[in-house]
Amino acid sequence: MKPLTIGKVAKAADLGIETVRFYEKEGLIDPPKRTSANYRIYPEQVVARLRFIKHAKSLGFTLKEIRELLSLSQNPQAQKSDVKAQLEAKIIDIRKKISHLQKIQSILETLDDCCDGQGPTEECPIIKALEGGHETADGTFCPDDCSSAQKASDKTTTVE
Amino acid sequence: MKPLTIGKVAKAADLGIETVRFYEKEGLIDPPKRTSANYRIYPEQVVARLRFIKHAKSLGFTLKEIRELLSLSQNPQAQKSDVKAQLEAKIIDIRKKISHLQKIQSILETLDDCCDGQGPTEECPIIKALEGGHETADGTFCPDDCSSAQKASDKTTTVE
DNA sequence: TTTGACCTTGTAGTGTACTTTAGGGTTTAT
DNA sequence: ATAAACCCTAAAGTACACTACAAGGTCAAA
Repeated sequence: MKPLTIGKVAKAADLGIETVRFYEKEGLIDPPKRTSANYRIYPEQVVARLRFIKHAKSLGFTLKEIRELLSLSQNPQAQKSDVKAQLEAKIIDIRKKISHLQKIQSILETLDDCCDGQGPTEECPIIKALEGGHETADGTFCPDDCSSAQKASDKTTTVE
Repeated sequence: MKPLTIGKVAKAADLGIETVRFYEKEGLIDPPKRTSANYRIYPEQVVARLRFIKHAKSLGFTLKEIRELLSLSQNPQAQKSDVKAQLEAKIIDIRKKISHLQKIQSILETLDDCCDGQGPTEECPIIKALEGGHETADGTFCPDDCSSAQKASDKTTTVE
């Protein structure tokens, strides 16, 4: 039988060797037993666990959250509803991120529309708009008014 | 006349003093002249510049990108179209982020739907799905099949 | 047997955008 | 005069998730 060394589990889970050791240090996988030469020898299940970590990560879970999910999955007292709750919290999280980005997108599009792209940057309405404007409750910038930004570009810099 | 010290510009731009010094070190604002006691004394325009930085940052520009925007705005050779191009690149960037998050969102919702939230985590279909599954071209996880994940939960772990 | 692929440890570096700390000097108000 | 409020520097710390490096030990094949 071929012992499952770190190189093999790393390859099987499509991760770097260093990453596997890092996950051990971070408590995401158990420290495996060692050969007489101190090589790590893993049980086969570790591959599923590493895949779990990798997949959860690609879905936006942090290592901290993954650690929590893993401890739920190993705790016989834990309920499926606990896992489901974590998942739903993450869904809300992602929704918030999406709507924040959508807001940013629309502001960027507004700014884009207010510049004709002709001439030197000296009177660029985009730059002018970013110097003025205000913040909304969530800290995101909001231009005061696009057309006024256009007009502002007709005067030279006015800071008072 | 009251000299515009770092505390005053920081307050005016709603930033921390340390942040203003940090921006100077990063080349986002020019090193100002100093008093005999080595205090920084700023010209009034620096407030607009700091506001620009703050606003651009809140719209998702990195400090590196902001540095580029600022150098465009100061370069008399630069064209508005250069600024516009940067802005449009950022719009594309944000769109990509949104669609990535939307993809993640839909996967998370699928996973959420495949678990009834009843009983202990031992046979949790969410966990099972994350151990299996595969990656798509962009590295994002994709469950193999939700209903099969349900079924998979009826057997015990099988890795071969 | 010797080369190369593999494994070990610990520490430091990466990138982003700050924030904090330590240890001072200056200015202003009382 | 003295205390509070402000300013200075340089360096280290923060969070996140690795990644790289140095300096060595071990194992399998030619």
